[in-house]
Formats: sequence, structure tokens, C-alpha cells
Amino acid sequence: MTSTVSAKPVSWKGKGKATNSEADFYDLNPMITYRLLHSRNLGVKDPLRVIALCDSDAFYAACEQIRLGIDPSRPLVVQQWDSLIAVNYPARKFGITRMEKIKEAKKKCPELVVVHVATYKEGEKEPGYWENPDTSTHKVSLDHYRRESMKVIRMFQEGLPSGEIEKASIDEAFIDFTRPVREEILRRYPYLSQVPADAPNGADSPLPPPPPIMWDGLGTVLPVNAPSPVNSVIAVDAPGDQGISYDDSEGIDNGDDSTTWHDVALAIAAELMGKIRHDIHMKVGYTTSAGIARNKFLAKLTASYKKPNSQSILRNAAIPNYLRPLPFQKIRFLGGKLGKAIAEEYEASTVGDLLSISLGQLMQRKFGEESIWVYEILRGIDRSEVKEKSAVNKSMMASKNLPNPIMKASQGPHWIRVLAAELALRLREAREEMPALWPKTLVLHARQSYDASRSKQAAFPFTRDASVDVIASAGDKLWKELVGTDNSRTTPLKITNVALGFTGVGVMEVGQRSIDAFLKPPSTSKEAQGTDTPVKRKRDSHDDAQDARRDLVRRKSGSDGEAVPDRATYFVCNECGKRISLPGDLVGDGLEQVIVKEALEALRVEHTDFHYAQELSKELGDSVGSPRKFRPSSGEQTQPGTKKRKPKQSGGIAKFFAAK
DNA sequence: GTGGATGAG
DNA sequence: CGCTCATCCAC
Repeated sequence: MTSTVSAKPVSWKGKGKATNSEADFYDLNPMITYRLLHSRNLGVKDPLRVIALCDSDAFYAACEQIRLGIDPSRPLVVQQWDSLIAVNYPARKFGITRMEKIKEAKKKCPELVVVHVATYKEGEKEPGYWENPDTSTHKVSLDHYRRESMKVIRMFQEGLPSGEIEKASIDEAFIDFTRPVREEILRRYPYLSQVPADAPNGADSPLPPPPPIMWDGLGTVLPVNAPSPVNSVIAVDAPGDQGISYDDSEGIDNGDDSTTWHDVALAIAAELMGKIRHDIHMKVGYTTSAGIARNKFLAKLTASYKKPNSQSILRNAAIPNYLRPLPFQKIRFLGGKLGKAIAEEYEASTVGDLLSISLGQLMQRKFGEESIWVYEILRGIDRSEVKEKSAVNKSMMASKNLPNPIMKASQGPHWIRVLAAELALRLREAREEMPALWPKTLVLHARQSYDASRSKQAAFPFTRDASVDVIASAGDKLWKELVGTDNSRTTPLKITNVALGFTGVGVMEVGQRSIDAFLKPPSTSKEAQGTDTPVKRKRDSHDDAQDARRDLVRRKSGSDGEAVPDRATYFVCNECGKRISLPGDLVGDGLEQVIVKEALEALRVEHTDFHYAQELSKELGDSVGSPRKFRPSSGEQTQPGTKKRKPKQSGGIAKFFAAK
């Protein structure tokens, strides 16, 4: 295209050898200095950042194959009512796809193994695998898959004591390898840990040239020159390949470009990723595919390059040629309305088509809010972080479409009970992992025939005993508010979907004692503190870091804040003098004093962390990129001085019900 | 607090 | 497909 591109905003100087065609990708080979290598907490700006996305191949199908002990090379599908929700790779060879009807699938492959998902039968407490479940009496249960998913996630965590894990869906997770890789680099190349005496610029000198890399056995390295085979496709997989194969490295066309330290980082991450994937296959049986690149979005894209049971690596040098021909609507978050709008606005379909659009042009259209994100994504930049999520989701919903709609209000409680049974089971199981899990609210949704879905919610009692009965009766109450009773109605009823769910599910991150108090039967909990039932250990890879942070601020601010009354529900911070109170919905709710105290302590810790974060962000002018959050209006993220970010992501109570 | 939109798998 | 999940936003 023509030279409208030159109107680039801000000061992005084409680094070094930007050829004409690569001018758009401006930071593929940043200089890495000793200072950068040695510093911690560079976050998304770390020039050695390495992210992986790992997902399980045809996960639901694999779950059933393993549960039933079926030969993995046999074609297998998972059925839900009349259609398929999962197709394993052997079955895909017959041309069977998701959302096909089973009839069609069986025609294509007579020897197909068909497994129906587990279902709850009305009245049953647990889901089971039944031959011919009836959609008018049963409800689908995905519990088994959730449990298996947890197993896999846990293996990631165990395999990576110092890496961040973000569960992105039931079958995939992002892994931030930056820290473990940095540790490994320093271990393998100890000469990097000291700035050489003769370094021209001291710590700001660039690192010496990196060692050559043996990519063999680390995965498929995407070509630097060859254009991407517009990814997607049905992966060309070795027939009946069993064992993990991360040793399928293709020839690397290294012709043009010399190795960088970032490539070394990628290679080490690939090694670690391969080990973990191997372990997962050995211990729980699932094969996985992974993508390794410098950020989340590229990792995700790269993972789909070759499936199943393999991993791919995207070097920075390979980014331009991989991205340019890519249909941009395949990019995460551009698959929907936004992507469509952009496609139509500019009559574009590939990333390359859009590279000539300036940021200003993007912003002038209605994409204002997301423009920066889009602009950067197209250029291979993604500043979103791998955010450790709670092992448990923040919400938990059970829903049922009703082929035979509810016509009378009195039929509601029946389905509510079925849904409540599922919720009770899921909460009970979740609490086996995280003992003091507390759902803050219960929500009931009901959808009338085709349009309106309405909902009612209410605070859910703070109780250990979240039995079917408790949930169901709370649900019944909401039902009454929502649809009334048969007698009270004047309009006809036709409910085609009912859903019951918890929201605000959080972990009490406080301390052993309050958890014990919470777990004990309400009657006996008062004094018998003797038995310390060890809470199942919960991973916290950042103890050190956190302790360090607290120390840092404590030393600055004096230790404990000033004394406050014994039964206070607040404390006063020495640093800022603010009075920090427990949120209203916690006090006076019949909470035991011990819990209030622990909650206060948690608040204090969080508040201290907040001060630390403020200091930190002053040092590094932090800015976080993520698609939707990124609204220019919401505060100049890059203004260090005036910023008064409050502990936003959930004021005050965040740590108490920390997302973890 | 409610309800819709949007996007993901 | 049918069933989940998360997040944002206007009211």
C-alpha cells in the first residue's frame, strides 16, 4: 500500500534492520542487556517473555476413552442428545465433525464408538452414564470433564513451581514460562549473571551472542520465510501415533537470521513444556498440543499449528510471515462481532490487509476503545498477562433447556431440584480442593419461550451445609419471585430454559483457624480448637515474593498499624492513614469473631500489597493490555505520577475472597 | 441488583 | 448443537 503508514503515532523507531516489509513489526529483536536479564518483575515488557498455551486434544472424547479404557486409536465420539460434542482424531479421519448428528457420523464410520455424556436423572443425586437418556427427564452433566481438567491443571502446577498458570477453559491453560526460563538461563550460562568488567556500558551492555540452539526434539519450529499454510486444516498426524511426540522438529530455515537470546528462552520453555506434556500423558493419559511464543495470543495461535499431540514454537523472527496471511478473525476476541465489523469496514480478511490502517484511522471508527489492542495484536504485540486464576471458577451454573417447556409454575421446583443437586455436588467437590469455598449469591434464570430471560438473585447463606435442600429451597423462593404461583398468574407460562447458579464464588484466603471454624459443625465449633485438620495444601508459588513485599512495606510503614478496638471491623493504615473497613456484607452476618479477625488480617495484607504495587508501578510505569479492559478513558495507564489506582479488581474484600 | 451483549469452547 | 463460563455495561 501507499505511504499512509508513515503517520505512525508516538515514537516507534524502526529497530535496527527493519526491512520495508517488516517495518510494521517493530520490536522483533529488542536488545537485551544485563540489566534486563537480571531485573525481576518486568512483566509483559520482559524482552525474554515466554508464554505457552497447552490444550488437550479432543478433550471430552479423550476423557471418555480413558474412562472406558478404550484403545486410543479407535474412532470415538461423545454424544449429547442427538448430536456430537466431541470427536477424537481417529474419528476425524472419517470426516466426522462436531455438531454432526450421530446418524451421519455412524454412516461415515460404522465401527464408531459412541458415548453419551453423563446425565442427571430426575431425583438422582449423582450423574451417571445411561444408555438412552431422555432429554425431557435428564440433564447433561459435565462433571467428569471438570474433574479431569483439574487433574491436568494440577500437573501443570506441579511441573512448574515458579511459573504462572492461567486456566483458560476446561481444556486449555496459559503458562508463563518467563521466570522458570530465566532461572534456567542463568543456571546454564552462569557467565551471564555477572556484568563483565570490560562491558562498555556496564549493566546496560547487550548480552554476548547466544549459543546455537539444537531444536531437535523440542517441537515444530515455524518457518521464518515460508508463509504459513494458513493454519487451521486437518492436522497431518502420524497414523495411530501413540506416545507423546514433541520430537517432530522440522527443518529449521535458519538461513536468514541469527539466533537470539529470546530463541534460547523459547527453546528452554519448549523443553520444559515437553516434559510436562510427557508427564501428563504418562500419569493421566491425555495427549496435548502446545504453542510457545512471546505472548498469549501468539501462543494460542501457534498451538493450533500442528495437532494433535505435538508442540510448535514461534520465534520472533517468524512472526511477520506467520501473521500476515492469517485471517484475522481467527484471532482470539476477533472471532465475533468486532472482527466482523473490522472486516467490513476495511474489506479486509487477513492481518496483512489491515497493516496499512493507522492507529488514528482505527480510532476514528467506532473501534475507539479496542483500537489500541487491535492495532498491537495485528503487529504481534499482546500485553495481556497470564493471570493466575482461582483453581475454582467464580461462578457455577447448572442450566437446562426444556424440550417440553414448563407450562405451570408448579413444575418449577422439580427442575430446580435437579439443578440444585448438581450445584450441591459441584460445590461439595470444589470444597474438597478448597475447603472454605463460599458462594455469595444464588441466581435463578428462566427464559420464556424464545425471547426474554429474566433472573432473580439473593444472598446465599454463609454456611458449610450447602445441601440440595438448602439450595433448592432458596431456588424455590427465587422461582416464586420470578414467576409467582399458578394461582397468582394471569398470563400463560412457557419456560424453555431454567438455570440456577452461584456467583461470587470465592475462597476464604485467611488462615487455618478460621477455615477450621468454618468447617466444624456449627454447634461444636466454639472452643474445641485442638484438632488441626490440615487443609489440603494449596499452591502458592509466590510466598517468597509476597513475604518480601510485605516486609518491604512493613519496614517502611511500621509494623502493624495503630491499635484498634478489640471487636473492630476496621483498621487504620500507618502509611496512608486511611481507615480500612470490612465490607458491610460481612459484618453482622452472624460471623464468628475469629473469622472477622482473620478477615481483617487479610484486608491488611491486601492493603499492604496495594501500597507495594503503587510503589512498583511508579518504578515501571505499568500498563496492562487486554482486549476489553483497554479503554482510554479509564485512566491514563501510563502516567506514573498522578495515578491513584485503587485496589480495583475487587475493592477491599479482594484478598479475603481472593481469586484463588 | 438485573438483564443484555459478547465471546470463548 | 446444548451447555457452560467470564466480563462489561446500562439502567
